[in-house]
Amino acid sequence: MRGIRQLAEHLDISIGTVSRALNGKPDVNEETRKRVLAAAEELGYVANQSGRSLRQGETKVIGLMIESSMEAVENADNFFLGVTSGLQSVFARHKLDLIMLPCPSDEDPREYLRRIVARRIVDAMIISNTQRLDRRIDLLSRAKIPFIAVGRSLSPGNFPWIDLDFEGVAERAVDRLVARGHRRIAITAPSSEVNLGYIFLDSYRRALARHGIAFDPSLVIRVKSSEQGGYQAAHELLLLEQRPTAVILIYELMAIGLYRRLMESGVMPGRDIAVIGFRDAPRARFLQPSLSCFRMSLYDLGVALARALLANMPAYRKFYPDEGSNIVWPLELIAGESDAFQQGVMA
Amino acid sequence: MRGIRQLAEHLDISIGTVSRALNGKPDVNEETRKRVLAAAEELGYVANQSGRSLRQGETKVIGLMIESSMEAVENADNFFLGVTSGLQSVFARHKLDLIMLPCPSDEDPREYLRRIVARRIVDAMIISNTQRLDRRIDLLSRAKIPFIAVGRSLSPGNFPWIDLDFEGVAERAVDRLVARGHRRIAITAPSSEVNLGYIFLDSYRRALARHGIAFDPSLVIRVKSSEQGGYQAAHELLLLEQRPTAVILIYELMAIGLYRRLMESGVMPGRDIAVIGFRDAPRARFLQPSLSCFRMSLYDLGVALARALLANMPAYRKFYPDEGSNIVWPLELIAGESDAFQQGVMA
DNA sequence: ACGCACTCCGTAAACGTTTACGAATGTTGG
DNA sequence: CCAACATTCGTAAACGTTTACGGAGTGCGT
Repeated sequence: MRGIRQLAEHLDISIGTVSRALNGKPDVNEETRKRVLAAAEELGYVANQSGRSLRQGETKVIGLMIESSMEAVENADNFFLGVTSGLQSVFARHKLDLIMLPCPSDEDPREYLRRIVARRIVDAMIISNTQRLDRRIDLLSRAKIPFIAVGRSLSPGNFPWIDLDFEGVAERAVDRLVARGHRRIAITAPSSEVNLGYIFLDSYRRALARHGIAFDPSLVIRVKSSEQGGYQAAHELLLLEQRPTAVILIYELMAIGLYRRLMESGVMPGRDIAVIGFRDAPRARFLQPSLSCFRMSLYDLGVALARALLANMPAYRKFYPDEGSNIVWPLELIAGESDAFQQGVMA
Repeated sequence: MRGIRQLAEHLDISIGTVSRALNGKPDVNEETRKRVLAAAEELGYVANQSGRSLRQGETKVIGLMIESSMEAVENADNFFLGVTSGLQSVFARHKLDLIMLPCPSDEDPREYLRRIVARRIVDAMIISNTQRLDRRIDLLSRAKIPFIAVGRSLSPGNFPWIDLDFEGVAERAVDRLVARGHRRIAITAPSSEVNLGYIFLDSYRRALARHGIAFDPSLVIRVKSSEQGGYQAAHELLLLEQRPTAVILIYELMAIGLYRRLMESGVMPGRDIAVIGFRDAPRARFLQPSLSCFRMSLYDLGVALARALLANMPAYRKFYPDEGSNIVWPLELIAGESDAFQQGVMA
């Protein structure tokens, strides 16, 4: 089946009517609509997207830009694959398709994004891994492409974003550890310019201050957010002349490497040191002793993300009138055994 | 910048010339070409993809269909993210873009694929997770969309595919274990209809036969190819009245769960049972004792995959004249400690 | 019998691009 | 000086679709 023209000829109907029938327009006889739909089904006709996009000025495609760096591969963190289900469940209602756009690691992310949006392959974008100052944001703002960022940024201007509640997590982690008698609480921070690191650290400092604990820069461990990073972090912790009694991880997978390194030195998480992880991940779910961490539903996050994005697209705003543009996503504390170690008892 | 028309007006040149200049066509004065390119750069003009695709009948986009099921998320196996780099390095040379198409878990994969290809969003497809009989293959064949499958299938007709050397792996694993005195060698197989399971098992049976070892169905453990599957597999192994002395895993991540379950029962891999894994994965790289497994480069696989696909696209065949259509990808054995256990010595 | 409203459908323009064709100009050779 | 050719560019058609517009037919009220 070539195009709508052949379908129309086959039915001996004008292409205009065929188009209207297929698109559910009102001014077409129900009888003919049935015929058209039947014929389309039979001949396997589906409208050519290029023609449609050209005419309508929209593609019905939403892009999700992701990293495909070696680091991302090594981490094997399927965060966005998990979010995908939630996204699609919302998009499907509007006949929108989701595509994932892996930015080549040797290409500038902004340049890659520019190519994609300028070619008008997508109607809207979801960007992730937001940097502290992210030049993709002004690009998208200027190009007037609807978008939403997963992760806040200091880039100027108002723009829609959704972000995990790093403040809340850091704060509650500190509170919990302090309540158990800890005063020397280490924290990991990403070595990159990704914005969440700053947010996490700031909240950690504020929480410490609230408890009257002096901030000690040597307790901030800057490592890559990965399993190896966790190993490295434990290594550095063990080298400190005055060891912390607790550590907060910004990335759950770090726990795996951290556990390994600690155990190599005979330090048992939960018994000799308290550990609180950030997220709940399948891979960290079976650690022994079980990891205390903060959990959320990737699916629900995807749903909220999709809704917030659509609320910022003129054509879809009406469906999501009450949706906010800036969402802080809460996480639920899952108590495990890894932070059972109480400092007051031991000291 | 709206379109090529505005750019042409701005330059006071016809749109035909502008188009030719931008596309590197020969019949345009080098002087004007420079002017056009400069103006395009300045005004940020990039050709609208819909218009171009419509005219040229091609989109310059290659689709990679992936699963976004909960199971895929849980596994957190970034196989395709790793392959992506290799793919893009080849595609970039032809100005082709790669998009990943996550099939919603509640949608029939074939129907999803039909929608995508019928809308002509992509010029070619890469499909993965090939089933034993995969109806996507006849769909693509009939639609005459160039494609390649990652994984063989019994679906009728010749079609391009690339696949890991499951035969070789199973064969060499058996040989290696037999050489170390093992006679009761268990093997894991996927519980789903994915084709690689059959290939793997067949080769295992042939290798056993070659060594004069009778095939024992109770040694085939059908579990999900995941960390949990590994745990489950170990559990079932331990329940067998006559325990195997060695086990071959079809999926590297199973090793993690398998180790855990074995150790819970005081069975130490490499000392009390020999374990050989399939692939080398970041997550399995730090197991103690180290896992003997088969390794390959995801990047190189991506390169080969891209080349094989392009060789099957009329417009690009000339660049890859010697490329085969069916590729069995070799893996290299990485000897670790997990299969150090020798049966002859102990018995 | 007439006008009006309503239903249904055909016509044709438009979306932004590429490209076949030919026109205009300059260049060369005889 | 003319033919032949090369270079450069403009013109217009075409890709497949949607949709504004209007026309044809029907039914209804007056």
